Order: sequence, then structure tokens, then C-alpha cells
Amino acid sequence: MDDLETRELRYFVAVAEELHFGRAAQRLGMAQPPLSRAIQQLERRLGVGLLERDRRGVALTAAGEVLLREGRATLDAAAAAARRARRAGGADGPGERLVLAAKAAGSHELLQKLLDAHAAEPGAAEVEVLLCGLCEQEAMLRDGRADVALMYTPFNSLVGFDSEELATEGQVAILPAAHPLAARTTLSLADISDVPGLPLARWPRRDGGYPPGPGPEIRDQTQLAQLVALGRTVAVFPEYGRSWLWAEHAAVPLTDAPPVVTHIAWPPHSRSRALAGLVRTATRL
Amino acid sequence: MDDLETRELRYFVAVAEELHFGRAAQRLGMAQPPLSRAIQQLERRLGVGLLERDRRGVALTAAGEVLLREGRATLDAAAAAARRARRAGGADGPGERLVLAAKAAGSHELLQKLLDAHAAEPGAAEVEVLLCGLCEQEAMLRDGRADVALMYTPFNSLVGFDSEELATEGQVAILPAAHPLAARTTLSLADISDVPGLPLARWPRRDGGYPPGPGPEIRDQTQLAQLVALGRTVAVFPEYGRSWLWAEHAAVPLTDAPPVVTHIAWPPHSRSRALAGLVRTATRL
DNA sequence: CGCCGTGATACCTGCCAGGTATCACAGCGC
DNA sequence: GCGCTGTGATACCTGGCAGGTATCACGGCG
Repeated sequence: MDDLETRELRYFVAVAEELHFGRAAQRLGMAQPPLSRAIQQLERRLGVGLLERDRRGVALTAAGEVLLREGRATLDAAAAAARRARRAGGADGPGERLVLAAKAAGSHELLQKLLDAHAAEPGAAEVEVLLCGLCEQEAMLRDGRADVALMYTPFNSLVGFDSEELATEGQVAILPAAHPLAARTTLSLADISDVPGLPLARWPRRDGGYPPGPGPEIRDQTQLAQLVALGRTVAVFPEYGRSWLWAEHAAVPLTDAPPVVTHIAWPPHSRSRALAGLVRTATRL
Repeated sequence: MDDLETRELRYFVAVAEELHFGRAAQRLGMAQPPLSRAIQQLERRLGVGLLERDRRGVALTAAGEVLLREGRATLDAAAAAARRARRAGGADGPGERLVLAAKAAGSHELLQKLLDAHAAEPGAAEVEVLLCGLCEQEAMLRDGRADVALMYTPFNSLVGFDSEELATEGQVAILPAAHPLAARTTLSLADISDVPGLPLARWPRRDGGYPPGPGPEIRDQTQLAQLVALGRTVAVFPEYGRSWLWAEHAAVPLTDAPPVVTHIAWPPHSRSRALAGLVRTATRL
């Protein structure tokens, strides 16, 4: 059967995400009629209805859901192909360059040790560090902006990547130093989940949404630090968070929070010497 | 930057595989000049040389190698998107259908048990079994011909898939019943690797090539069975091979061959109820 | 009953993918 | 040396299709 063109997938993904032909067309920088036509053609070629148009917006069919998921993966793969090929050709003079994606709020100590150890290796590839927000490493690996990433389970998902475990650590409660609970030597999740006047901070889920609850929605570490210092919230955070604590903060170990495991992860089928070297260095730390 | 179209990737992959514009064009069902032009355009758009033309054939540059690997993955993803969407829409009447890929020469017992157990589950999805050759399950999962597969490490690679371990077993030497070694109760790899007049059969590697050596190149299990029965070769094979032995064959356990682990594997990010049910059934066997 | 806002249709046009014919060049047999 | 063959590149043309504009059909809503 004839293949899907990435153009068609781009169009479909835009419509499926917006659930609105007009807005999708605008986002794609084109007029609405050709977009409608393109989607109709796609449906005819696949022999399957993708969208349920009912005069008041648009809904995905089961087949549409599948194509949205697989289409996104395909577009990521295409973007990755372009980026990686471009990079492989651009800098063939000084040897390969690696792009390492890491959470900006991640463990500075580990990152520093990894970069130092790698730089000390003879013939090590140059490593560019790409710091990202809370959950973007996965997307960066998938679409080729990064070659390798530091990921933290259970926050990041390792599904679809190769990885090696680097370290395991507990989590702490980060709370205002002045709060009575800050004096405790250990806490449990139950202790901090229903404190009057000190709601539990809410981290974004993988889909970008937030779990329900009274606490503030956290977008980055700075914001969290400020909120805790102001006495407005308490948060669960990995041990390495101790390194950025303010005087107004206190960290108390949590006995029953799930442990956080740091992994180094990379796209499957990557077989470059530079990447292998960095991974080897990392596992030896 | 503007995306790559799958058309361009198809063209490039064809040329990169053939290393010959004329043959590639023929394979693509088009004339050579537009193909040359398309590749030139692609190189200009990426800003990177992909092929080294030197008047006597064509060679891949470093960037070309990268684009070949990533391009194949992208094309597989696109094919998978089309197939899975088509299937998701086609059979929405009787519930989801699953396509299970399994090696034709794999363990019949395990497959039978899995299918029986799954069929006994209430509300189980219909499972279509797709039997394939020696190493095709990976490609089938990647390009959407199958939804889930039984894979055998170390023969299959699990890189890029999610999987669960199902069983572990040893390997046996399969040799002519009349041969003196057939009388032994156990053997080591050293015992069978240099037997005069009985060379070791060579299995295909993952890239489709064969390791060097004097023994015959094996393409399927029937061929192997015939060769062993004729006294022409000895082969290393998982325990489950005992089920298809002929009277002319003997199987002797190998003490130092790597164990074979059976996994059930599926593409990452598959989150269908039907698949989850089959995997759950499999892990409970 | 007009008036939006939705997606679909009709129709036109310019671009580009692809075809044919040909070139430029390197090896090679004589 | 001189064709001959086989390589990829170039020149030029054409048809189809992607995309634009104008408009329709229709459902909610004041």
C-alpha cells in the first residue's frame, strides 16, 4: 500500500490535537478548505474514518486515536532523522558531539561528576548539555534534539529507550523551616498529606496535566522554593534537592515515599562510539 | 526547519541500500534523473552531504549512515501508523484483534498454552497468529504487521520494545543419531565446534549475514533437520527443539551454551486493553 | 428570522514531481 | 588513439495535485 506522507500526518495530528479544522489550519499556516480535503483524502486512502464531525466541533474515532499516537511517533522519528543526519555531517571535523539532556532541577553533583569523568577520558567526545524543564527529556530524545539523557523514575518513563541505572536515592519532604513538622527527624507521606494550612504541592503528570488537590501547581523548582519559603506548601522531592535549599527551608526524610532512580537513557539502536563511551563512564561512577 | 517527507526518505533509503541510482530508481518504479535530483535536493535541504559519488558507484558519508538508520526507523513508524490505524477502524465490531508474531520454529508448547489460556479469559480479544522465519518478529513489530511477539534472546534483540520474561531454558546439540557424540549425556560447545566431518551449522546474524566458518548456512528449521539427518552438520538449538526431532536425530544437553529466554514483547506506548490482557495471561503461565 | 461559526464544496492556478533526451566522464577492450 | 559501455548529472517539458478564494449547507442562538 502507498505510504503515508509526513505532510498528511502533520495535518492530521494538528486537527486531532485542536479538534477544530480552522484553528488547525491556522497553526499549520494554511487555509481551512485544503486541510479538510487532505484529511478526507487520508481517510479514503486508509479506508477508515478518523474523525467524527458533528457540526459542533470534531471528535476522534478509535482509529483516529491510534493514528494520533502512531503519527506523533512517526513525526518525532522524522524530525530526529533530519536533526541527527544534519549534526552527523556538520561537525565531522572535531569528532562526534553529543547532546545530553538533563533536568535543570536535577542533581548537580551527579551531572558534574559525570561531565568531569567523561572529559578526563582520552578521546572523549565533546558533550553539550541541554537543560530542560520537568519532563521534557523524553521528547528531546525522541525527536533528536538530544542523543542521551539523565532520567529519573518514576517521574520520567523509560519506555521506548535503552537505559542503565546510575543511582537510587530516597525522597525528602521540603517544608518551611518554621513549621512544627520541620523539627521531626523522619516523616511519612500520611504525615504531610493533610496538614492544615500547608497543602501538598502538585507536580505535573506526564501528560502535562495536574492531579486534583488543594495545593499549588508546580511548574519549576524556583517557584516551588519560593512557595515553600513563603510557608504556602510542602513538597515531596528527591534527596538531591537538599543542594538547593534556602535558609527558610527544611528537608526531612520520608520513610515511605517511592525511591527515585537516576538512569542514563538513549534512543534504541544508537550505536555510536561517543555515546557508548559516555554510557560506560556513567556506569562506572 | 521543514520536515522530511517519507517520499524523500524512501528514495534515500533505496539509494543507500543499492548504492546505485539506476537500480534504486528501478526498485522505486521511476526514472533515474528525478531520483538524482530528489537526493540532491535532500542534501541541500539538510545542508549535509549524504553520498560520496565517485563516478564508479556511490558510498555513504557519516551523515548518510545516520540518515539510513534513522530513515528506516521513520519509514517503519509510518507504515506501522497506517496499518494500525486501518486495523483499529476496520474491526471495531467484534472488539479488538491482536496479531501475535511467533517464530515458526519456536516452542509449540508455549504458544499453545498461551493461546489456550488467553482464549479461556472472559472477553479476550481475538488473536491472529503470524508465523515468521528466523528473525522477523522485530521487523513485524516495528512496521505494524504485528502487535505483539514472542521473542527469544539472545537471538532476537529486545532493544526498542517493552517486554516481559516468560521462560528460560538451556540449549542442546542436535546431531545425527548415528554419530559417536550422540551417546554422550552432556556436551560442551568445545566438544562440538571442531568435530572432523561434522561442521557446526551457521545461523544468520541479525543483519542477515552469516558468521564465517565451514558449516552450512541455515535458513530454516526444515533445512537444518534435513542436514543433520544426512550427517552433514551439528547445530546448537534451544531445548524446545526436541519437539520436532526425527528418528535420525539426537539431542544432547550443552553445559555451557547461553540460556535462551523467551519474552513476550510489544511496541512501546501501546496501551490497548487487549494487549494488556494477553500480556497478563502470558506472565501468569 | 437574520447572524455567527462550523466544516464541506466548487473552481482555479502555480509549482513541482516525474518523464524523455542528452551530456560529461571514467574505465576498458582493441 | 578510439569507440563502447555504464555511471550519475543536466536541460527541458508536462500533468497532477497542493493550496488559495469564494461560497454553500446547516445548526445554534439571540
